Amino acid sequence: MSDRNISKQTIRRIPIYLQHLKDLKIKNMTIISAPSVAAELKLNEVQVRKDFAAMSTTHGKPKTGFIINELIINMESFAGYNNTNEAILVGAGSLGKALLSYKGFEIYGLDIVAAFDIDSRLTGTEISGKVIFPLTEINEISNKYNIKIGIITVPANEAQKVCDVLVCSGIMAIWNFAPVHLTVPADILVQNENMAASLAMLSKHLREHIEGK
Amino acid sequence: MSDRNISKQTIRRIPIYLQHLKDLKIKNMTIISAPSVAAELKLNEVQVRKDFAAMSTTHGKPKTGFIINELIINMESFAGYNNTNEAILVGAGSLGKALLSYKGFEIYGLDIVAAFDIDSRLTGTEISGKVIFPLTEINEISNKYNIKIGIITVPANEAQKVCDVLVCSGIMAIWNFAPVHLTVPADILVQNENMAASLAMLSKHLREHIEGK
DNA sequence: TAGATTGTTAATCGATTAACAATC
DNA sequence: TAGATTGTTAATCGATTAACAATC
Repeated sequence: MSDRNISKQTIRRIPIYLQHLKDLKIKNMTIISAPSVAAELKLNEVQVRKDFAAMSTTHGKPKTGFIINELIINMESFAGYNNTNEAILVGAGSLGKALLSYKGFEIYGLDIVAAFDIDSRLTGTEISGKVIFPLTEINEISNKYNIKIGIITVPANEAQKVCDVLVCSGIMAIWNFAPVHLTVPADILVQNENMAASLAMLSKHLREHIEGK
Repeated sequence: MSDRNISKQTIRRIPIYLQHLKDLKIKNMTIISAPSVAAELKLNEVQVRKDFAAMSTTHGKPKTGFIINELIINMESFAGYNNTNEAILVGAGSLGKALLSYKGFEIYGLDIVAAFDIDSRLTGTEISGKVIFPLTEINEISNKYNIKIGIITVPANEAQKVCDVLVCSGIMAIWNFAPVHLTVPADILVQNENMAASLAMLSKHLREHIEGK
């Protein structure tokens, strides 16, 4: 099942589907049709149908729809929410601190176990119960706990350097919050969380709106 | 210039270009070619050429390239970093608090001036000097300061309700951190910051990596 | 002139949406 | 049977990449 070809965009829609399907389950519903989900989430009908077909182990039934429980289980498995993923975070500046103290990642199976920073005034201190270590200990700690996810929250000009260290210490996936392109070996995933890009979209819209009047 | 058709993806690349161009400027360079930027940022050569051509007011010169200063000014204007955008934030939970105390948005021209929460234990308190008001005052405050950007950091099942309130009070662009689709009038922009989607991509990659062995 | 770089048209790619037959 | 819904093929769309002539 895991090697079915599911598009990136479908994977990205999983959290939104799950949100909705779990709501339905709480209301004691057991079956749901793709068109009704599409209407509720304001998505295209065919898109939802295709997404469901791609991720459901059994076929949907014409005229009735898909089994909610099964969709939930399959989607959670595709998104990997059922296995806990431990991560380390590099860069305990204001964004790093924010992520360390954010509780919301738990429901997605992410657990940040340690943080690292170059600033010796920060190392040794704790944020939300997570100790900040010096950068030099990345290798030791990530190996000890067999960490596979690295979160980068350092300034843009440090990001590649940190990225290289993470890759060397066996990290397989990087969540990058710095607004730079990171170069990594082919089997490592870089997932960019580009807030600067979102801000650019927001202010472009505002500029056009104001000029348009 | 502002109504040239620039693709969404080009806008999203602006922060990365700016980062690099400003670095070059600090090194006292005045001219740069698209291929050299492409090589440095690991982007496709044609993509950079097209992006530059779309955003530069004057043409690039064959054999030499583009004027760095001009690119910077034009890109900043497209991304709207030169005008300060004031925003309000709704939902002072852990993610909301994190964003309130994050200093990094300033360089992109974003200024969060107030926060709102439904929880009466939070209202009246301050986070990083920003007062938290009750939800009922959104309309009054956003009108008073003519706020155009709303940031939503409430739980998914509250997000649409909050969104409606923001739209009613004259907000033109919404930065949505809740993993739901928001329905808004056609002239309002919703920019989704879907961290759950990123986490889904990360764990899918890890699962495949582990299964692949 | 030779060669690097720009600007632009055409080909390709991934994803979305439309159309429609198959099914319960 | 009639009609809603699934599954799937074809058309469309936006963005990326390849190819190549124009320019300095």
